[in-house]
Amino acid sequence: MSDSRCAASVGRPRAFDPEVALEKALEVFWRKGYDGTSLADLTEAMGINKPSLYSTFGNKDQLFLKAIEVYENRPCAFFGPALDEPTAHQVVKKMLYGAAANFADKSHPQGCVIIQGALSCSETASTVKEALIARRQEGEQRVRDRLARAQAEGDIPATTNVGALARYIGTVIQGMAIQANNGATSEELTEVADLALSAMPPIAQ
Amino acid sequence: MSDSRCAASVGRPRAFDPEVALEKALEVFWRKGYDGTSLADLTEAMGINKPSLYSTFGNKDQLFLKAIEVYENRPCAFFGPALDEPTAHQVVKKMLYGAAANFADKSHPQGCVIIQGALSCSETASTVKEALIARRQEGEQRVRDRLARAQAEGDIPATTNVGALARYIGTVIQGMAIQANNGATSEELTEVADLALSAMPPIAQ
DNA sequence: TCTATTTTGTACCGATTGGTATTATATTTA
DNA sequence: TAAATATAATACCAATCGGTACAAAATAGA
Repeated sequence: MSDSRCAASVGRPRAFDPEVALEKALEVFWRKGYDGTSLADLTEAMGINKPSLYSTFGNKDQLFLKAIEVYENRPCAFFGPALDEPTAHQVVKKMLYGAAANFADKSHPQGCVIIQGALSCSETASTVKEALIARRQEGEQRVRDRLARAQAEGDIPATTNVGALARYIGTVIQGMAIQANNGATSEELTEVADLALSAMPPIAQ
Repeated sequence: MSDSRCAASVGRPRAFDPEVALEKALEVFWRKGYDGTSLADLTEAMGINKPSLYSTFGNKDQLFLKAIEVYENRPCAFFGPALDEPTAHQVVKKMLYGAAANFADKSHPQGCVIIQGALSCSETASTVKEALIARRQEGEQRVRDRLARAQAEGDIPATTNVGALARYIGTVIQGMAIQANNGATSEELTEVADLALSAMPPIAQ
């Protein structure tokens, strides 16, 4: 019943911080992908040995899923906060600029682990692959819902196909992740974001 | 000196067609990525055994590189032919529509092996990863060169930043590959292409 | 101090990884 | 028919894969 990530009061105390170890695991999965990451890679980066990893996080699959949960809740995450902007244009602008700044940030691996963590992969990775597809589609759904709200608020024209627009925005963000992997800078990605923004419908009167 | 893929006149004749085997290998790499593909996957799909694979194609790396060469020269490849269109608008339109039709085509794996074959990967795959990055950048360069020509021909305004525009088009195409992996249909991708096209600069007078 | 409890480190598990040595087989040339 | 040549199939290699059994070590409570 108790959370496996919560240290017990009795018994030998845990010698590592699960939160820190999880961030280290995320860094490896982000850079190498699920298939490209071995348990040896993980234990070395996390500074723990395999039995500690398994008793604390389950197995490789579960560790990956917990790591991407950390990814989505990072303080520098840009996706969720962008949806809170007051207008559709501001939402999309903040989202694309956020992707441009974040994906090319050299303080962590380039791109986005949700997009590139298990794209083309082995059958072993199919569980996490499906999980990542679901997350991407959920993200797109949230954009679509936000655009529909903007449409109801008269923020974008009633004639706009919000499903197609949300998919387009998702496409650009996903492409920007590849670009970041190609070595594109934040400045270059911001230029891409500006061009992408020019496809937005005019502000409804 | 002789091409390893060319059967010799003397000795036991080869029992398989290297071209067909290469297409089978491509199919596997395309679907599973470099890291996710094992030699067992390859030999099973290609219908040959490991010594035949190694004597004919070198090793896993070289087989992958030969497979993506096949990919780029397929009859249904859309990238190169699109560049031959007479105007910049037609070039970009044919390219984006081609990606929409091709990436979601169910007669082969979804997306693009150049984009997703070795994105986040192990150190073992770093050679092919770098090769794929180079191919993507080369593709973008070809688009940039074509747009610069169009600009010289008065096809798009002199004020247009062709570097940024080429990068934007590359970004959309790369994003469409992810979308196809998400399960997007050709129709949905065509809607994305139409929105992307609206970012094109007006035709210069 | 003794016991119960939990985590640690090491050593190990069978299966699979990419790659190869070796032998049998099928062909052309002499 | 005999030799030369090249491919096929099998069996094998060390290394690594994800995962675990087990015993030593470190704590809390009695």
